[in-house]
Amino acid sequence: MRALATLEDVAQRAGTSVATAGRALGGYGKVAVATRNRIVAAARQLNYHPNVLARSMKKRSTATIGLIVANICNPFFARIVRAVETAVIRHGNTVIVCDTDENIQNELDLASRLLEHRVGGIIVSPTASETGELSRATREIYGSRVLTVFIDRAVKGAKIPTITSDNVTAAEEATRHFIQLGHKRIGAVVGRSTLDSMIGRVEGYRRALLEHRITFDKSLVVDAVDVDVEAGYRATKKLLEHRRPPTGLLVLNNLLVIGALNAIREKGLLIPEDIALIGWDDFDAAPHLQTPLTVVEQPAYAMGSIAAEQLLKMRSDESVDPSLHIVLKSTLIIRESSEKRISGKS
Amino acid sequence: MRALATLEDVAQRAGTSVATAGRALGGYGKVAVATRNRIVAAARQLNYHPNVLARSMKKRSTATIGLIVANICNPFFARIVRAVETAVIRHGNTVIVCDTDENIQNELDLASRLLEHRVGGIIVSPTASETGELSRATREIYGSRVLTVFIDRAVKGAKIPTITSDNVTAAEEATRHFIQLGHKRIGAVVGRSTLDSMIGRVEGYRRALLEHRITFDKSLVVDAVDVDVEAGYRATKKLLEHRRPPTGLLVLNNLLVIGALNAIREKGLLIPEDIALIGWDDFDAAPHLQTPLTVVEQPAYAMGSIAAEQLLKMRSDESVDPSLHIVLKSTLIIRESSEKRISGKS
DNA sequence: CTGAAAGCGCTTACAG
DNA sequence: CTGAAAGCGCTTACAG
Repeated sequence: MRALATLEDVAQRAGTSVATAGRALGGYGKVAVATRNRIVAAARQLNYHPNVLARSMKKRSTATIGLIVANICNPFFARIVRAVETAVIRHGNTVIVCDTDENIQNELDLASRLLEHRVGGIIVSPTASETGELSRATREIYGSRVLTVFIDRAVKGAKIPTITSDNVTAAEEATRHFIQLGHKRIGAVVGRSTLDSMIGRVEGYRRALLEHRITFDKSLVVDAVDVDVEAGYRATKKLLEHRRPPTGLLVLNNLLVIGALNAIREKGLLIPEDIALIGWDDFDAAPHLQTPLTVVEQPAYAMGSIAAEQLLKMRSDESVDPSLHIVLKSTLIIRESSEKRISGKS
Repeated sequence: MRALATLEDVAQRAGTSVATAGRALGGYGKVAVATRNRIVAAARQLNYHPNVLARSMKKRSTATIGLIVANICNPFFARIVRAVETAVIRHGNTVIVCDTDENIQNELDLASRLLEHRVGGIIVSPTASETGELSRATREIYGSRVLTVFIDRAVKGAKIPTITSDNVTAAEEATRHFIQLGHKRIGAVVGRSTLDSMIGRVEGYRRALLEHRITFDKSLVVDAVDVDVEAGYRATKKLLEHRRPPTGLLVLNNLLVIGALNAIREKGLLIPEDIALIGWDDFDAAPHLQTPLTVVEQPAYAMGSIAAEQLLKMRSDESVDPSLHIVLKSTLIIRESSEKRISGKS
């Protein structure tokens, strides 16, 4: 692996100075056509690839941005990653993708590393601390040391532009859908209750109950703690073994709902006859499940695109209001898992 | 956003030279304990984050690697991304993830950009050209200008370490499974037939037919061309409308199989009674489909981990044989979509 | 153990 | 239009 050619190599071969070669190749400054042609030819022969590290050093800014999400294997985040990449790459930016696994220490380490890379900005879905606030350490990074956009999760008190979906409204709508079908005991499986997105969804759920004068029973809301299939299984199982189990179940995350399906199958229950189900985030296979799954679909791709757009805007003219909060609408996609009207008391 | 502190700021505050500050913080060279303490304290006060660009410039090598996959929204690739990140991050490396969308020009642009970032290596799932070889342009990059590991797809003639799964054997096994259940007309939906992985799978399919003296009927093998849900739908529809349609269908990709399910549902056919189905790559919801889906499961995570491991090894001691080809075993997970034994002639 | 100086590969005033 | 020189923030011989 021999070293790549430098501007000096190109200049030498073209018989010009490094400065001129740089001007010709970098597209800045004026260069005579003949000179430029010689330089371009030399660059091609040498297979010249400009060193962006050197450029960034000199310009004291990079065209790299960081993207921190919880778990790239969750299709919701995968779509965000794709949207962000697509949006920024057109502007010559590169993205470093990081995965926190919902661990706050990982997030801090990753954010810190992005700073070392002198990224021009960070788009992050922040991990919740126990109190629901940013950890002190990340607060010292986001917004103050690097341009930041929050995605998927708002943080109270943080003065940082944020893109989320309308968690409260969507959960309210989903719950209301259950109620209209006659459900009175509605359970919820929450993935890590300190996450802002989860707080909003539970809030929406409570509102719908309140609207219809159904008493909120906190034993019907289970925090899965971890946000994965296994945790969804455990939490759902707990609800199914409740003294008076729910007839409808709202599962507030993609991965958790697979666990819920596992638990329901294990108990030999039928969907929606024995237990109706609504999941969060659509996925390709959802219409093809044994009972096609009703879900709240968040506009993941749009969230990513808009977050990227805002960050790019901040990088160029800094004119974004730090308290900007864009809330995108989610959609309740009704399939059969919630369809059955129930009768009698539950 | 004020500029981040530099080593010079730290040195000044600690009353030492830049060189000494660098030694204390960078962990190279010897520094007296008292001096080190002063420097560490100063760094903390200033919230010092070393500039890795500057370090890379000086050392003429980065701790960044590039990862190029076709589509990060495909769970197969998402798992690879996660595995690679997890593996390299422990060694202080950062990864730049790129998405080609199966477009060869995109791949070239991305690889070129990774070179500009002076990545220490690239792990890539190379896009096939029409001839199944590397494009001339990418061949000039992979292996010669930057350490490279191929993942998921081998390229004939390339002297580059490669990690794949055993596509031939797995397809053979899957096809044999169909044959043993009595199927004689077995269709295959291929995603872009020039992809090395697809060629292997079709080869395995042919071998199984040959073994059992079933004539290969090329009209039963349809190239979906694109590798997405819509393409899978179109290709499957074509097969279902065949003059003598298959009774068993092998769908060679994750996304295509969703399209296949759409086509099958549209025709009102039952799985496995009317058409038995085997997909490629497992996914969370597969056991919960209307008819739980039999799949060939590739060890995606292991592929990513091993690719990362090989690349790291190449970076350190360069002792990896360029013709190394590690082939991991896939597993046929039998669920109900293939289960039905068929009788009579088809 | 510590410091002065050179240099990684660019870009950018400053001259001409 | 072109070039010489300085400098981005580190690391690394080289002295001491």
